[in-house]
Amino acid sequence: MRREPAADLGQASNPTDAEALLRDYGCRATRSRVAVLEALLSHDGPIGAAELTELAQAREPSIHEATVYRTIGVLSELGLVNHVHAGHGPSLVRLATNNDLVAVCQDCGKIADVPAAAVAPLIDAVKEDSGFVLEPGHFALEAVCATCLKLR
Amino acid sequence: MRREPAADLGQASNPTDAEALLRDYGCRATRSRVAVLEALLSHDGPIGAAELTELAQAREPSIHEATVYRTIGVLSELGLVNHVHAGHGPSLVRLATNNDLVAVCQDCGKIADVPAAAVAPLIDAVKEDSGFVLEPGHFALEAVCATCLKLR
DNA sequence: GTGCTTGCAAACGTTTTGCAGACTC
DNA sequence: GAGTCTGCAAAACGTTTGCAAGCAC
Repeated sequence: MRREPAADLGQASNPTDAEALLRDYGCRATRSRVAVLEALLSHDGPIGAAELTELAQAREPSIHEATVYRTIGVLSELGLVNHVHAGHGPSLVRLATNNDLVAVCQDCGKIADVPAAAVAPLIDAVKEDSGFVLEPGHFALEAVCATCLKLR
Repeated sequence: MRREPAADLGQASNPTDAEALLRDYGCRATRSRVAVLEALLSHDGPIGAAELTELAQAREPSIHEATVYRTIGVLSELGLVNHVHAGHGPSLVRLATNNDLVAVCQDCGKIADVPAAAVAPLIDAVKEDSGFVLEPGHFALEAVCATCLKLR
């Protein structure tokens, strides 16, 4: 069922491309799915399910929260998006275009990108040490941003 | 409010020490708190709130789930324990005796310890790159263990 | 027309909260 | 005795599910 992400996923910001992308992945291009994928393509960086629902509803008002969750599940199975678990809060969704990690500030929720290259040594060390293979796209690094650090 | 963990926390596995530890941290040593801390001290590695409640109830049957959560909060503020957020599932609790990370298998839930030293380069890289200071004790590394990897 | 998808509503599991009574210091 | 802590019950939170109607192919 899983496919490699389309090479041009990052450029598919043209709204009409969302529909084509879904079809290309052998998936029914319903209004709801197109709206969710468009919202995701037009948004920069990871996004929570609630916010994604709002963005999708701006395009397709009748879309329901449960449908957004189901769509995320479908897109995730297709390999188009990743869930990112971010500590206390709700989990985030993002396009599977890059392998960067996400760092989330525990105090203000600000998000920073961590280049995949910075994590490669850790991945190797863990694999050698315990045989576990990390899934870097699926978890967030909990942190404190520079601004909040000063306020502590 | 926060204090450094007592240097001998790791050795305080004698049940009566839990009470002394709480007093030492300027905290009321109630039956419930002693039971939770004893359970935590006698358990090896991270533990979920539900399992911790069971262990605590073995010592103090009337203890309530909500009290366990409140106690975790208190111990956490004192710097005695860390919450560890572990992806989909419930979060884990563990003694703040070491700075090792936890890797959790997404398929079977198995837990592996990742030495703090393996994460140090990542911490430095992130700090340099974005100014975010990672809190390595607070998140789990999502992974797939060697056994489950073969089954995929 | 077939069968996958949707909206709705209700359930889920974990965690948090408000309250009155019980307990520690 | 003062003030914190507890058990209980109920709510909150994000997420998932069952169902019948609706839609894409």
